[in-house]
Amino acid sequence: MGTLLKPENTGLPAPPRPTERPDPNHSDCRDVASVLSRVGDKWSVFVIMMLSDGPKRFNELKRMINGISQRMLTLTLRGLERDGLVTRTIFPTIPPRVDYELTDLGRGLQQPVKALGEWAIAHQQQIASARARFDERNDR
Amino acid sequence: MGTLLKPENTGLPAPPRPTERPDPNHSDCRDVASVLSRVGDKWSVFVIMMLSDGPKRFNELKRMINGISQRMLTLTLRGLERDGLVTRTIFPTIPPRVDYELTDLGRGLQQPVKALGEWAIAHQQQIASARARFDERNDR
DNA sequence: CAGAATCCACAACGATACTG
DNA sequence: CAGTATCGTTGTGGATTCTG
Repeated sequence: MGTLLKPENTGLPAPPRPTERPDPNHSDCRDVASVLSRVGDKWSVFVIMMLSDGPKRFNELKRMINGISQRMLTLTLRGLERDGLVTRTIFPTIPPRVDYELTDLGRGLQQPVKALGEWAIAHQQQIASARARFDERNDR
Repeated sequence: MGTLLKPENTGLPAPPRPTERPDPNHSDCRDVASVLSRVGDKWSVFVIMMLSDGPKRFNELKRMINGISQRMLTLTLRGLERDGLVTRTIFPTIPPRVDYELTDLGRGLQQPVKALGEWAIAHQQQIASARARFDERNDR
């Protein structure tokens, strides 16, 4: 990797290409990927958002996030807990009660995620119309 | 392909929420989800990063992104093109040549994505050790 | 209430072979 | 070179049922 491509494109002028260098941060790919995949997980992001304003109980989260199955909520929360993004607090009462709360780390992650969300909202129209155009071109 | 645009998170009925105000941007859940799922797609992010410093050819990208199959690269690029994030330029030469380049929209998306990536790098240690602790607690 | 366990459908992905 | 087509495997997630 990082090698320049061969000039076997014999004499094709083609458009000028900016000078290319090896990818600056390709060494961190794996670490970044692990976080991105957590963000890409739709449910994780929703959970983090729902926990913005304080701790929530299991079923409370389940009700807030419409459409999530109990299984996925469990798995999502476990993943977030494992990564140190949320804490899980058990109150040994009857019936049992479990609170989930963002850690400092989790609150930190919220910032970049929100930035992404705001970008999404700001450009959803452009994306939607781009899709429409693409699909129309391709449907025929 | 049409990945990950399931119509399920349609609206939080705002169930009995104890003490707080309605989530400011809960109405945009679906749009956000659609963008997040693209970001969550590992390959899309890598491609966008690789295109940071100018247009690239198909096989050039394939070589740069270690481990991607040619099929996934095709699908990923189609998705990005559909969303208006990259352009696809065909040079009808022999052998054929196709350049992919970020659009302004794509370059815009790069910023929040990079922020996320930087957060990931900055906190990978914390996450790693959180995972280690969690796993150890749980392995026994 | 908060989950663990099981079953199953289907989407995602990789490998391979073929084409203009 | 830049794809498309097909197949087989794995993974992901929903529905359901059971438990402390």
